[in-house]
Amino acid sequence: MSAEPKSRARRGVDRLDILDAAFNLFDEVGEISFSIRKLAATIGVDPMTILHHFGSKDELLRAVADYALRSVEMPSATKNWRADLKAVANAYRLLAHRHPRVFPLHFRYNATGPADHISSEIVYCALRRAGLPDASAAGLGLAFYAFVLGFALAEAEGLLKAIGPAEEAELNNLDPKMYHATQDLIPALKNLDPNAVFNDSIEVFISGVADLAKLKPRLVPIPECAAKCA
Amino acid sequence: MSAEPKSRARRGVDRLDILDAAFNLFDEVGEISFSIRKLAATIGVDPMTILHHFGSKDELLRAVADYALRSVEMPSATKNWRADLKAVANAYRLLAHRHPRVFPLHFRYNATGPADHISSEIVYCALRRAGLPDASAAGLGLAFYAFVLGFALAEAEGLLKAIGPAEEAELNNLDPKMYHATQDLIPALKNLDPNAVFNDSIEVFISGVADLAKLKPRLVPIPECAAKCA
DNA sequence: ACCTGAACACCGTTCAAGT
DNA sequence: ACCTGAACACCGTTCAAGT
Repeated sequence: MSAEPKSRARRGVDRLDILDAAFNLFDEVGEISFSIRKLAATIGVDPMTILHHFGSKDELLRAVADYALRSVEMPSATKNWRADLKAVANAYRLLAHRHPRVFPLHFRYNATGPADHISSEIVYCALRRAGLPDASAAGLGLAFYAFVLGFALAEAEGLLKAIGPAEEAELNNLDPKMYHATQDLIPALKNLDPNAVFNDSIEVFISGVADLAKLKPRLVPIPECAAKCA
Repeated sequence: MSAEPKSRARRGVDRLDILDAAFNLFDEVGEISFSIRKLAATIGVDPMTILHHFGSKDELLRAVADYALRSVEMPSATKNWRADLKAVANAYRLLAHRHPRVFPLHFRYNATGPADHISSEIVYCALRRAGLPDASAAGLGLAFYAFVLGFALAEAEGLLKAIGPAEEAELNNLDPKMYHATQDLIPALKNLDPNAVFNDSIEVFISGVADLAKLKPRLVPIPECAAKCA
């Protein structure tokens, strides 16, 4: 009767141990260097032990993506729909900043996974409160999602930051006849502040939503939202 | 003196042949199944011939991403900045629709590659004509880009379409206390029209840009744009 | 000088053998 | 019943040998 707990103690790897180790390894070395065999080596088990808990590498990565999302706390809904949209966007942005290598996994595997429902609810709620009819709220909710993930992914991939000397030279080498505006904006691109860009972008989206709500107002009142929605 | 052209004829694989074949194979089988060795087999050369023309698999895929972008024709700038933004967004969306497997490569490798400069120019031009100061135009140009790529990527990954019975059941199984808005929107999500969502989203962005331009108008006139910019 | 293919150091997964 | 590790069918890339 003592054999069972003993064997458990000897090798205490369960699903969560593997998941946590997988997340940390992936976060550190990125997709190209990550492998089941390396993961197995770092936690000191046979590679097959991992595949026994997760059916395949694909499933493991899917779980890693979901695990990462759990590590940022989603905001709660408030009475201010504009603030709510911004808060949700910011949560994903934070995730991308903190774990730039893991973040792309989220987009690929899990963008509508369980942990996303909670943020979707806030977004849908906010868009209804903004005055959009349900059909528009549903569509724009998904579009907002695509925008937020796209923005965060761009930042994670290093696409959305002030340009360096190399890029500046590249832009300067373009034909001035064709790329007039691009070259005019080089000074602005050199001083780009990602936070300011984020604020402007989210402002643009929110303001545009308010306009759309005026253009196509919802005709039926909002059924009372979930408790959190106040 | 006749040996040289003969040997060229015997095995006429140059960089472009490989690139074209790589694009087609990738487009067909997707990232997981694509390999240099399979590509070599389909065009009947040694795998190392491919690596001789492209330094590594990474460089090959980078070239594939750029090659794909060339296959959609970018619109020219017009006098209507709203139409221009929409046209650029639509071009990327078309690419994602036509080549959903290749499209993610573009986001990863090449989002600021040579073939993108031409669309960036149109976007920057449009945002200036909308009345934004240069600092905002530069930032929002990149943000618009992130939005467009994010939207197209979401569609390519199948995230932005009407939900099916499985997803409906999943949403219905959520706790009604917490997911009131989500469950209310199920009918709308079942009838989601991606084209309508695209139109609404781009309208929201454009309208928001116009608002921002009113809020922070540019104080200096626009230097004459490139010829195309009319 | 250019191209080739054997060899190397990996990889995810199958499957039969162990406890 | 659960876990293991040898074996299989791959992979990208190095490098010495061919033309």
